[in-house]
Amino acid sequence: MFYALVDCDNCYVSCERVFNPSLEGKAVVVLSNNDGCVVARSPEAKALGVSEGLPFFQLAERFPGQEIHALSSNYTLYGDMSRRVMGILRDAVPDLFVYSIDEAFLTLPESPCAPADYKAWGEALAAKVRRWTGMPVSIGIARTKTLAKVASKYAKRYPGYRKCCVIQTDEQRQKALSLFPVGDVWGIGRRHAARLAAAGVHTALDFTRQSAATVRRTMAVTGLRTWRELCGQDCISLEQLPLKQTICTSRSFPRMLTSRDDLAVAVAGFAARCAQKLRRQRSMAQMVTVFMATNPFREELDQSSLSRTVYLPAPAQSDTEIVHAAHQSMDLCLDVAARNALPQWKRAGVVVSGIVPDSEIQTSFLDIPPALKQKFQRLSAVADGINLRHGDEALQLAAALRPQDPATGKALTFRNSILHAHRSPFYTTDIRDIIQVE
DNA sequence: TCTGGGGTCCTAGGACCC
DNA sequence: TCTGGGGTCCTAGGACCC
Repeated sequence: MFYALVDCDNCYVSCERVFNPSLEGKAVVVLSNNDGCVVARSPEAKALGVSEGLPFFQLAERFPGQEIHALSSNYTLYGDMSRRVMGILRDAVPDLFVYSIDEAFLTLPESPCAPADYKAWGEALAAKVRRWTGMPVSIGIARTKTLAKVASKYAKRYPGYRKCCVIQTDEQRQKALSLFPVGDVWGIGRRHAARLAAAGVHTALDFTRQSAATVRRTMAVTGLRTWRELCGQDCISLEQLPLKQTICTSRSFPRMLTSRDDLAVAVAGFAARCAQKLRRQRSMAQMVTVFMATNPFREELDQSSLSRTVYLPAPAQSDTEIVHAAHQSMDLCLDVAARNALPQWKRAGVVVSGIVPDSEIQTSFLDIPPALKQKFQRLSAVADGINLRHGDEALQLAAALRPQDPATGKALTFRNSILHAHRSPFYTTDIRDIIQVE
């Protein structure tokens, strides 16, 4: 059995370059929400030494005189480009697992292409994705998913591989691992890498030469799984992922919030989004948690971090029920906070948990009356239908709207209050933004 | 002035039960 | 005077991923 890992090169930057080719060859970064920090970098930006997570406001200070193009994130565009790439991959193999917005694992069938042909097959697939979507992808092929990840890094780093690297023989495996820093291995993070370095383990090959008992003792079963995978034993399974066990929606605020009303608008928006995600995976939640925190970087201000959980009388998935519970949780937090002066909140979020499939719900006499419950369900279903056709923001709860934006006089959602000062157009999803060729 | 937003899994320790 | 042992469940915290 062989796996192929297909990974988009610098995904967000590449999406931007497809529609703005003048960015090719230049240092480009993409920023997080509110233009907070760097989340994606072009190779040129990496070469300059721009690190991931660098706060945007430090970019100019750290790199004076350098031309670095900074773009706000445009997740609508990246999500759409991702769907196009995954569609091509889905046509190429019977078994595809989409691991993230920019990565997918393919299980390679024995036919029509034997292992000897994998290299040519991978090169052709990468070329096809590039030609059809404009996205550059790198492909790694090996007997385990962790080794396929290693191979894809080589395919990405060295143009000589022509976008596809195959680790097939044991000799190739040892050679690849001997040149691979252990901290770059999938599943080994900074903490473990530092500890391993102190023990004289620097490359992935060094790591495989530790005894299984040592790895089990110092890195637990997850570390042992990574060790086995690097040794060539296929043991990480990604098959049918069950329902998500927790669903979270949270954001930092463009400015700090101190009033209950402002917080309630934001929390309602987060809760409604959680409810929508619940319905999308056909599930219900039994608990709703709200958390809020002050800005840890403003050390001179009072710091506070609170969270409270409310148990629902019965599993729920409607906007109405989830938002109501979230407001209860929020008020429990504020009861605690209000004993002192209210802090300045910089970030908040809603987590729904205790998730069960919506097909297996038992009725409970503790729940709201069945007729009312059905009404809420129908209302959410109608809203989902409208939002599917007209975009996520077309119809939403009044609770998630600020009465009025003083500047424009218009009602304002939390989401469109997020800053995106340098966002590119919605080239592929908004008719008004389609590129015109003259 | 300005510092992201999701998730997963594992483990240890305490509460509780019989 | 002498004061068990085994199991489950829950939670918090740590580590990881993209």
